[in-house]
Amino acid sequence: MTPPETDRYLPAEVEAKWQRVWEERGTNSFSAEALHSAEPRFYNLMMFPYPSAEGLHVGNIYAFTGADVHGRFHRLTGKRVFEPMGFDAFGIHSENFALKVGVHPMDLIPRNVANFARQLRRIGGMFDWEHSVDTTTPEYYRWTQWLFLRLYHGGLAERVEAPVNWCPSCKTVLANEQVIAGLCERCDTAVEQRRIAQWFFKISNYAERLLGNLRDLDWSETTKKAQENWIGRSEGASLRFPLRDGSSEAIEVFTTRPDTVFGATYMVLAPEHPLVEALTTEDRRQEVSAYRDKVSRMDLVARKKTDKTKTGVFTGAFCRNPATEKDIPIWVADYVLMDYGTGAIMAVPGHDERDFEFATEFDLPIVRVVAAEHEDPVSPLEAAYVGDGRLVNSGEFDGMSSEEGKHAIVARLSEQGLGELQVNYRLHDWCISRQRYWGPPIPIVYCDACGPVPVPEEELPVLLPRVEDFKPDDSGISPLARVEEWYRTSCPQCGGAARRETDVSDTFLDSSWYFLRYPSSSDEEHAFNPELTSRWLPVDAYIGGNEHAVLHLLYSRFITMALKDLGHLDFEEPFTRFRAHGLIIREGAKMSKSRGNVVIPDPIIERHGADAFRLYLMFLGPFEEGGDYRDQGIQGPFGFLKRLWETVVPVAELTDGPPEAEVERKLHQTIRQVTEQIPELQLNTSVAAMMEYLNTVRAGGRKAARSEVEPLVVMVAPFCPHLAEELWERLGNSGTLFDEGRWPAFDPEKALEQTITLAIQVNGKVRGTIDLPVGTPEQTAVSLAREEPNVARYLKSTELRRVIYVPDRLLNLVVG
RNA sequence: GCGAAAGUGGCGGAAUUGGUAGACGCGCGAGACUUAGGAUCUCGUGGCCUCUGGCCGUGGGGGUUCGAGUCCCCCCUUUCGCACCA
Repeated sequence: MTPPETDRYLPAEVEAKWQRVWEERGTNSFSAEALHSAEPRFYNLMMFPYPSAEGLHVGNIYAFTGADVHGRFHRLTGKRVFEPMGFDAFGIHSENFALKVGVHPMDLIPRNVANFARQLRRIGGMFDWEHSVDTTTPEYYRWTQWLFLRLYHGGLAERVEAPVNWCPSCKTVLANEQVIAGLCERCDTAVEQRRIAQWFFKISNYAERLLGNLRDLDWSETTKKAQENWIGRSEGASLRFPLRDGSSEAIEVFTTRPDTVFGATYMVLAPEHPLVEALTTEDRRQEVSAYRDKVSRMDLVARKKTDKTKTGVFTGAFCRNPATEKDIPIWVADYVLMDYGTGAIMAVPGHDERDFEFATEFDLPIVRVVAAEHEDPVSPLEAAYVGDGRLVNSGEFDGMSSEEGKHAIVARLSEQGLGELQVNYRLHDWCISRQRYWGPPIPIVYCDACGPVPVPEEELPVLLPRVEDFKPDDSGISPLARVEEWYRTSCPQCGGAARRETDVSDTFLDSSWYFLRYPSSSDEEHAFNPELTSRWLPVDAYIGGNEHAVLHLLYSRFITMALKDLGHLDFEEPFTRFRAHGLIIREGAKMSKSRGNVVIPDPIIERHGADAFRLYLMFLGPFEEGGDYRDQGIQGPFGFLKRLWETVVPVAELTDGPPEAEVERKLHQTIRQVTEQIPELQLNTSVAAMMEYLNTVRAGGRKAARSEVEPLVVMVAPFCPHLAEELWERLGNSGTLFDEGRWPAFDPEKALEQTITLAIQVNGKVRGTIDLPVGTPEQTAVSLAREEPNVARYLKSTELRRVIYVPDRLLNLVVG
């Protein structure tokens, strides 16, 4: 029987209706008072998007839906869930796109933001639009600038002239982490080196804390590992090799293998090392200069290639190995990097592969100082031996293990003032200067008399002027440097003529604190209101992409720590729990515009509804791993919703009274599974469980009881909020489904099976099954199993040797 | 090269963590209904065989165990990070 026209499931109507109702009732937003008093609170955060011109893509929707399901679940269990959304709209993406289409970003961005907001409403996220942020508004970046000043006054921001990564295509400076294998993260252009004075945040001061705190964070392991690797702690020693020229100077090196110092037969400096100039002897000068020139012209890609033959030149100078007290030659080679350690190494060719390769190439002495088992001091070295062993050819330290040797040797050198234990980190300071237009101006003024002077906080924001010609050029100078009427100003200290900083700050700075702003989005006195901040932060659950595992997440942690130390926060880790979602591919292939295989959400929502789309996205694979979007796949979840609708909507036909026993058992099993799995983001299996349950309810065309379907409507609600609200209302309820903590409770007693199917194995192979009451004792099970004809066949004329009984699961009869 | 994760039907993916492999869904097949459908409903669906039953089967090879997708060893493949880090 086809239902009357008005009772068909028409997702478009249902969804439009509930989106309107939510808006009218303010279902998803907190009032100012509510925000101050909400209890128990749950801050459900997801990484805010960059509002591109193309609009939301499935990747965004996937991430937001997973996070929204999670947030809605917590709300249904009675928590007050704050789920804000905003826009990360500054930065080079927007700027380049604006240049490409010839629309000013100040016009373009609001359009994109409006379009994103429309699409975000359409997918039914529980976003609190009363507490949104847009990083490009002066109301927001005023506080980004404030943040810069706080760090500046706290001694955590400094201006340094440093070699920087310059992308000739984007015409901008890149942070080290934005250089991927020597290529620009955005455009894959080879990156060059330039020297510019830049503002740096001293994140390296926090390396140890950033690393140490990781242990106690409830984060995806992969993300923690990525941060750990990025911070790159290594233990070793700092050793000094005195110069032979009689001066008191020494070359400092960092090594993780001080135990091999007796094998250091030469020294290598990075070509950029400041001592190279002074050390190089006259007769070597020409060659050394030529080599340094060649290296400096090399782009970072070529420089970092590891498979090329080692190159280098001898400087003519020598220094003394503090262990052997022998003079060793000083070379310059590009395999030593200026930005790691001290830019100089002691080369131990016997026990380091790179040094071995170099020594072989240039015929430098190779000495064995570590012997593995079955080796002796004179065993030839065919290749570098990098493992541990006993020290040899190491004077009084001979015979020690590598580990003992490390400590003993450093202890000895330390007595002579020539070394000490040291920890080194790979993490560099964070360069926040960008020679671009589309970002918050760095609030500094340069005065001839006073030098760099911070803009007083009461003068913030330093407004980004509307400039029609914002195209970067080869000069490497910010477009703002061409706007004289803007950069000319007076010194806040002496009142004399001064010039504004014309660089803007890195987008990662905007996003390093946005989660602090959401609850206080309308506070004009504070970046983040102290009371609201202590109520809502740290964030309870954060969901986002692993592509931000090191950049955004590490910077946010650093900023939070710094703000704590500066007395602005009382916690130092911003995100209690973080989970990275997986990536969506389509029909087995990566989605990309160039392939033309991107999923366009709008037509799907029109045809099947946002609810079905959400449900399908959550169903197609484990949320933390992602999955394969197959166009036909939505049919399953869509059909499920339709059947759910058709089961519930003829409300008058629902029977009263308790659920039928069989159905009730399945119901409680389902509630248990879904209740346990949603917080763990095992969303695909939760959906499968609900499908199974509906199949049980409808099995053989049976009539459903109201008490059987009502809990299912609630369980479906996190995934399909519109449909759930509609069914909830049609079941005779008023108000929103989401306000009263309506999540169904499960009764473990009722979830228990009464009979089970026991698998009967003979010698480990299943030969039959028998149905038994739960908890059947072994003896009974064995005798019933013996009666099973097919089992009996295998027991004939053999001896029963052993019985393995796993109650309610399996019986294995071992014969032979 | 280093590190991490993962390899299960035609496909996406399940599997109480050592206990009946393939839940749920897509697709496919058969049937029902319909004047028609890419609509709906029911049943079936890992492969093979001598088909009331049996054999094989979770990338490959070995091992532990009464029992292995799950644990151990070796190998192969894929994906994602990192990459001369001293």
